[in-house]
Amino acid sequence: MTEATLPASPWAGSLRSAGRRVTKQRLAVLAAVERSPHSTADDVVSAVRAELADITVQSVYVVLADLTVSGLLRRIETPNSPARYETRVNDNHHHAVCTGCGRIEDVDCAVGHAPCLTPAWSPGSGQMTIQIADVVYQGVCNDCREASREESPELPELEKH
Amino acid sequence: MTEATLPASPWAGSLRSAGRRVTKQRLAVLAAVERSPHSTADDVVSAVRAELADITVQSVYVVLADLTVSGLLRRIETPNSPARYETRVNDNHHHAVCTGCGRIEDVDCAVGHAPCLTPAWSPGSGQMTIQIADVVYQGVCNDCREASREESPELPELEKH
DNA sequence: TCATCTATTCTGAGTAATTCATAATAAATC
DNA sequence: GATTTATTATGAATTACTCAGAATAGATGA
Repeated sequence: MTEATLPASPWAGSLRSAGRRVTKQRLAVLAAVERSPHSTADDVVSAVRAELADITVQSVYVVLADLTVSGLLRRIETPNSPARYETRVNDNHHHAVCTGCGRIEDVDCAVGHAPCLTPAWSPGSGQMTIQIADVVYQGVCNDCREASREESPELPELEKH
Repeated sequence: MTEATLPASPWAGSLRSAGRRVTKQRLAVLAAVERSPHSTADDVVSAVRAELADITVQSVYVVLADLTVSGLLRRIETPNSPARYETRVNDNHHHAVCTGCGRIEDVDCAVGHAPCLTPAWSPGSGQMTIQIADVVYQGVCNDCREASREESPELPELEKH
């Protein structure tokens, strides 16, 4: 038998390209986030413990932070929620949060590319060289809309924004 | 002398319209946030204590939360920072954060109105009725760009997004 | 294949930001 | 001015996350 170092994983190569060692903790975290996009650190701990029963919360935080700076994970911050992570990193997409149930959906960039990088500065503001534009939509998903329509059959106001 | 209830403040009417009582704590918090937009709760505590020396941190949190749901304040969440508050609520503007120094600038909606409310859903996503779109730009302000150019004279990469 | 080096993880504690339950206080109304 | 109850204060607790130092284990080279 040859060296049974670590299970071959599609993520191993990405880790090595990022100059990171291939560890079972990192592979498990990456697999968990891939399986459940928009997971919180806590979600990841639960998922990973099915495989690595003794992994600590702190280690998951360290791994998540490191994979984020390495570019293998993207960290997203949605209102009134702990940070979430996803493996979909190298495309241009944003997120929509349902204010009813908290579910998060992926949203492709609404307007192509340029407008995200050409903001209109408010009077009195200095200007910046913009590098990233993160959009968080808030709305009501179809399920929650159905549910609320049954109770109070009024259409929700669309807040012009 | 007539009843010296509370100092006349331009905010008193707004509070009453929102169905809220006019208290010196609320007036002081509103004044502080108006004076320093994008203040954190901690900033507000410091500012308000110049006027109300004994106000507690908890009370400031309660007041900020209540004024936010009342629509008198807007709460903004920027990456790696506690929540911030501003009095500019009924217009359409977003925020740009300098990754160097953390300063926050107001940004008017980049593309008018419609695109903010007509996201392109990613394949596999359910759809939502969008009500709000919050955009957080990240970039480098002119001061920080000058400062970094002096050290390492390379132009920062513009991450297409 | 083994020894070494150091990145990575673990252990245990600590912190920042915020929330909660309950008691005291003070706007608003009568 | 008395009453009602929204609001604030008090004190403790919680959530999300970070940090320092010790132990462990990938990766590299002999």
